[in-house]
Amino acid sequence: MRIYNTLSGKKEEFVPLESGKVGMYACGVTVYDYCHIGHARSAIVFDVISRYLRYRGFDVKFVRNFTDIDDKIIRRAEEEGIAWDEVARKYTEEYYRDMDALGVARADVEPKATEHIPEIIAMVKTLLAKGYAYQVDGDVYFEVRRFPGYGKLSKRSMDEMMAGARVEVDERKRDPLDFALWKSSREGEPAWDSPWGPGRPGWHIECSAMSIKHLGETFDIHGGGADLIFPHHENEIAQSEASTGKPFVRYWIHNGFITVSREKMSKSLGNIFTIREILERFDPEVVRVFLLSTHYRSPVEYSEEQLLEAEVSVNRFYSTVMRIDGYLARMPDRERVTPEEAVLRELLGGFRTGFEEAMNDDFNTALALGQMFELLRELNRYLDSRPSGQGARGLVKEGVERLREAGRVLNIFQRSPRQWHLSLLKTKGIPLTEEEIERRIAERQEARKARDWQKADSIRDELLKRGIVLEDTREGTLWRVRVGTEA
RNA sequence: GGCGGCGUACCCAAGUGGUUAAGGGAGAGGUCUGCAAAACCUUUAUGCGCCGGUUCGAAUCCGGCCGCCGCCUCCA
Repeated sequence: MRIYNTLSGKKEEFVPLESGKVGMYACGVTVYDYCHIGHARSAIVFDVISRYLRYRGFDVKFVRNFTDIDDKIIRRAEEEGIAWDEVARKYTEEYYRDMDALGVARADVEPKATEHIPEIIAMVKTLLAKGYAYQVDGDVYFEVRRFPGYGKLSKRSMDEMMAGARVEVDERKRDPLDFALWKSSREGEPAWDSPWGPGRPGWHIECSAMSIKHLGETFDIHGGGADLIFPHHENEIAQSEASTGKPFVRYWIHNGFITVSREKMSKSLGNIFTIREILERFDPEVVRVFLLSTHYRSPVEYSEEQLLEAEVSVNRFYSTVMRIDGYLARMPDRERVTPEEAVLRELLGGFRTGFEEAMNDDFNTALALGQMFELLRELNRYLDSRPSGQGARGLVKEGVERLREAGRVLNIFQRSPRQWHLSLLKTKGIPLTEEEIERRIAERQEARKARDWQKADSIRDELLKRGIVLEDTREGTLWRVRVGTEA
């Protein structure tokens, strides 16, 4: 398995610290607002990585934190007129609502900064004792120049950073790039007792303290959005390695951004799409497929058109499963072998390997999805050739099972066609129940029996107008929700 | 200004030295169908931003140019 390591700037063979085990840490969110699609991407990327590592048999310990104390939270609390910890509690809940909907699994450990104050204080003490930090009034700063490797992740020298930086001059800092390990709190702000007076942790220190506590001083994978490379992860490396004297992380993984009109989606540009508003119009599985259709390190342009295309893709899977279910239910037992069988067998034989090769190559989900659609097409081709018997049944079932197995890693394709369509009815706000649709289909069947094509077609048109597409098959009339841009 | 990345068909997108450049969407034609829909088939890049170079051979490596983006400031 090869992973692109931001630290080395290339793909490297993945060798965990301890054979068969993987410790991984992903930077979570600061809980002060609703999550947007960019947070969703990061969460889904590391969700899939952890799922794939487990699929490959690794014993994975996955840690993803919540930053629940921070200046932004304090500011938000003032705006909303509620306590800071209430803000954190509220947006943690909202985070779970969005991420659960998107099928992002809980991490094994989900530590919060406020629950690790002793560990943070201990680390700051160590850094002071080792001479990597200094105290000014009630603040403690990390002295960047004391750490020789500073800049190795973001690949910049300190002089380069100084040249272009518009760093606010804080007279109390020995160097403008020094960053806060501990910040003194003003009257009324949340504060914890410390050897330096009442205060709160700086942003970067929590991730160092929590990852080391839960994964050890050196661990395998650390990740997050590409915008965390500098300064967040650079600072984490400095603090951690200065404090422990050991290498901090073996593989740094960073996901690319979501863009809108080719620009990075960000609060300051005001071009944010929240997960919530997207899920009002698209099924979560559609969002996952949309995001996983592009390699995790590449930028993804947010586009409703592309989401609609992803919707068509997902529908293609469920339509095929629906077709297979109907086909198998009425398939004769008489063995009928067709020439297409050989092609399907060959594709099926190499599918798992192909999927793993794609995922082994720096988690190439886009390629993996391509292979899944290739198999899907071959399954349809096979059915078109109208095979029958136990052999055919086994082959078709194996095909679906392979797709579902690969789908489990990406956490897509796990529902029944019925669940998919019922969910679409809800998402698209179609005020029809399954029973009502079935009743109309039965009425239409009567008309069709009587060869009253006009009436049959009018029922079909009426349903179509309401977003329901009917498909007459040998196995009866099936319904599905209209997807994509079809109108 | 410094550093990093990207540019593959109408759209999205995989591919980083060697069989016919994956896959999805859209369009066109066809098979099937009462008609549709779905599915399948054919079709849409002798070419991968442009110009050179290395090589028996390059989308893939090297150099230059053009265009776009990100980081250097909170940010997934």
